[in-house]
Amino acid sequence: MPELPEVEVTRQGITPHLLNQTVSALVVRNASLRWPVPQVAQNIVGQTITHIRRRAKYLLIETQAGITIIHLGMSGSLRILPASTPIEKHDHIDMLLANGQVLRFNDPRRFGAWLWYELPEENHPLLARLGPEPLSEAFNPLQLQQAIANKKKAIKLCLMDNHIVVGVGNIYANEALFAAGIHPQTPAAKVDIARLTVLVTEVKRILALAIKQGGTTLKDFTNADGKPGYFAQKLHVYGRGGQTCTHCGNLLSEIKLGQRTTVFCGRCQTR
DNA sequence: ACTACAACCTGGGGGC
DNA sequence: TGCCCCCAGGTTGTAG
Repeated sequence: MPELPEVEVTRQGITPHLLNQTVSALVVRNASLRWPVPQVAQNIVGQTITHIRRRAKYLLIETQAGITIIHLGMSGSLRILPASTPIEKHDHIDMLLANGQVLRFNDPRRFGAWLWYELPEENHPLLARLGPEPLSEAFNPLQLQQAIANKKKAIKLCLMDNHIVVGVGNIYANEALFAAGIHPQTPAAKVDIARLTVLVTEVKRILALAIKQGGTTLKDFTNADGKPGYFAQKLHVYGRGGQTCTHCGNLLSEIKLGQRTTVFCGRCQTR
């Protein structure tokens, strides 16, 4: 489920339930995630949660002793529930709180991650080399232009490259390129600064709107309270290959780019 | 260094 | 119903 908006919606949902709470136990039913859940993840037990932050699509649950790093992968989700709630299929991890609540991690495909780190998180190998946050000032037309100055690969692949900008996955890359009128296959370095300026604006606008709408619910995304998101109603191209362009009525094209389905309007997205 | 793409998993949907 | 194939929100690791 998660691109940046879905992760941010999750963060906002779990934060009030976790902040200043003490962890009473960590129950790992299935440690086979993207990487094995390490034994040291248990170091959070007895700790009090001081901050819940997000970097790219990683959630960081901070304590004095260290940070739990969570990634939802393709199909992960986090819920806040009473600890007595029955376990369902793919409920792999429970972080039990002293107040009787539980943070429950469910992930059918197990592409997600649950890690523990005791140094400043900017040093963590997974986080150290990430590009700027898309909703920050650090992501701007000049930064983007410099980052892709020598890139021959498609602009869409660059938009989805975590070294260039984080948090833009397949849904929002398709949507932002449509909104900016840029053909997804255009070699990145050939997109002029005027177009890049529009692209940056659209990425920020679309991500912010998706967060406000509670994320995009495609199959089963729900926030920490079990409620769906409503951004799917605003999608112009993603999942609409072969249907008509909402702007010009042209039939939308569908191709593969970097193994990912790419939908665009050949008339509106020129370059 | 850049680019391409296989791999990690499960489940749902379509075709036969 | 059942089987087989393809597809899916992400990211790393490897090979060229």
